[in-house]
Amino acid sequence: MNEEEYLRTYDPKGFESPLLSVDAVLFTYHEGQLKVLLVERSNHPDKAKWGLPGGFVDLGADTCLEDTVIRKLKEKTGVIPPYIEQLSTIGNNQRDKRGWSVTVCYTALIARQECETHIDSVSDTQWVSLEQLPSLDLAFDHASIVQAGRERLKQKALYSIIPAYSLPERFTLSDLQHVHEVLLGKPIQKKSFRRRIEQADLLVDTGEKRSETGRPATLYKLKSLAGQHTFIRNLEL
Amino acid sequence: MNEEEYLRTYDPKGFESPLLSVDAVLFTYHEGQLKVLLVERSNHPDKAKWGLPGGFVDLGADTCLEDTVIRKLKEKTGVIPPYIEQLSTIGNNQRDKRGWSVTVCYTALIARQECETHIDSVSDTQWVSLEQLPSLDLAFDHASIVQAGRERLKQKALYSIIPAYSLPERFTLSDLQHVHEVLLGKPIQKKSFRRRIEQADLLVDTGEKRSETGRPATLYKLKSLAGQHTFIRNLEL
DNA sequence: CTAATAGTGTCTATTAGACATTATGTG
DNA sequence: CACATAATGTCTAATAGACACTATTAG
Repeated sequence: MNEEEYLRTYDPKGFESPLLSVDAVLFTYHEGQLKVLLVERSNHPDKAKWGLPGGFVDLGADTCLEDTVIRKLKEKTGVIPPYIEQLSTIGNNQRDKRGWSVTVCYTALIARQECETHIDSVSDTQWVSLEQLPSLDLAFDHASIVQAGRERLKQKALYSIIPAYSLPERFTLSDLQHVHEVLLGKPIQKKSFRRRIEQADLLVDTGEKRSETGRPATLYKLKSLAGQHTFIRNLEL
Repeated sequence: MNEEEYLRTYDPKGFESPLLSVDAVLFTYHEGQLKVLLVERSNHPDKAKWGLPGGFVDLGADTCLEDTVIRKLKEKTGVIPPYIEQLSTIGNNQRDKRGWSVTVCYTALIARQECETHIDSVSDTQWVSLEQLPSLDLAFDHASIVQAGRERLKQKALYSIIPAYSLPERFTLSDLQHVHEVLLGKPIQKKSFRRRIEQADLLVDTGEKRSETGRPATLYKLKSLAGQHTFIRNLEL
């Protein structure tokens, strides 16, 4: 049999295959805390439990896995997050009551303001701070996936400016430092933090200031390639 | 409908789902070069082309994705590599002629000696150096997966001693430095390299020496947790 | 002895940590 | 003015790069 013939007679349902889904851990930074987007499940299994936004590949609509995760996130937030990265793929025969199941997991970041109106308008979607997460009984193994996403982001905080994508487009250096501190779980020397960002030339001064109490702070924007920069020396853990 | 009823009537073939496979990029270091294990495909599609070792999840035999990749690697090499790490998952509707296809990719390392006899005894499996890889027309998108695996390993060479797993259990510091140099594509200062490994206390002196020409070199083994160590400062790229 | 490779000494450059100091806004 | 927060100056400590040097084998 040649390849042409093989393809003509190929039956995609010829043998059993694991269930395949895509899930996203979407983080934002708001009110001094890191928060994750959760969705109330409307279908079995684990119906009515809270879980990660995600779902199945739509073979017609999606051309690749990233299409799937973007489609799902846009459904829930109304927008496409500025940062999306594949986290890991988890597959085994215990995580889903239906049997062998594989989920391709992504981590994403967004400013809360970007999707505030969309999320406030529905009751089945909410931001949950990582501190109150342990008190929730999440669907499937989603609690451990959130944990893995957080660990990954913590690593990024040590050697990149990626956490900035969890802030609004314009932010202060203090804002950014706070996100990093929450991720690392320890304070950072202000001077060290500013020095490395300044040296790497990752931000643009918008000229604007934000004044709350005390001296007004300069508002910065990320330069376009800032997310790709990695410092050769890490912050201490 | 409650969950019990849902599960009882659940049909896993109810809707179309992508083809799911697992592939491994198994590297070794031999004769001054980094080599990757390739397998000649015995089935359509891309029959008779060379590609990565891999295959489908066996829902009965495998309990998780790592089981699948270990099973496949053991089939081809006779042994379980000492280092296996998930690389990334690639899924789209173009990479496989049969349609929407997802592959969960792993990077693995092994000493060539560990599987020499097993591989030499079969004709459908061979080590190919990364230099001669561009001249081969690999199956599917496997060429780019090898490239991604190599990039990942290059990053690891900057901040870990993971590349040591591509060497025999006992190796010299010069061996190890050479692997890193091949991965980085540039020479490393001998003193810098030795200093950081010594300071991190990652190796055990076996007491043995290996003598070829010149002064005999000390043979070392990895300490058990050596692979988990990350240096806080990277080598320069 | 020479050749070859293993291994060390030591200086410089870079960059993060620590922490004091100055700057700029509000009331 | 006091207060609060932003931003900077400057010293130290840690560690990679550069490169010269010494050590140990074979012949």
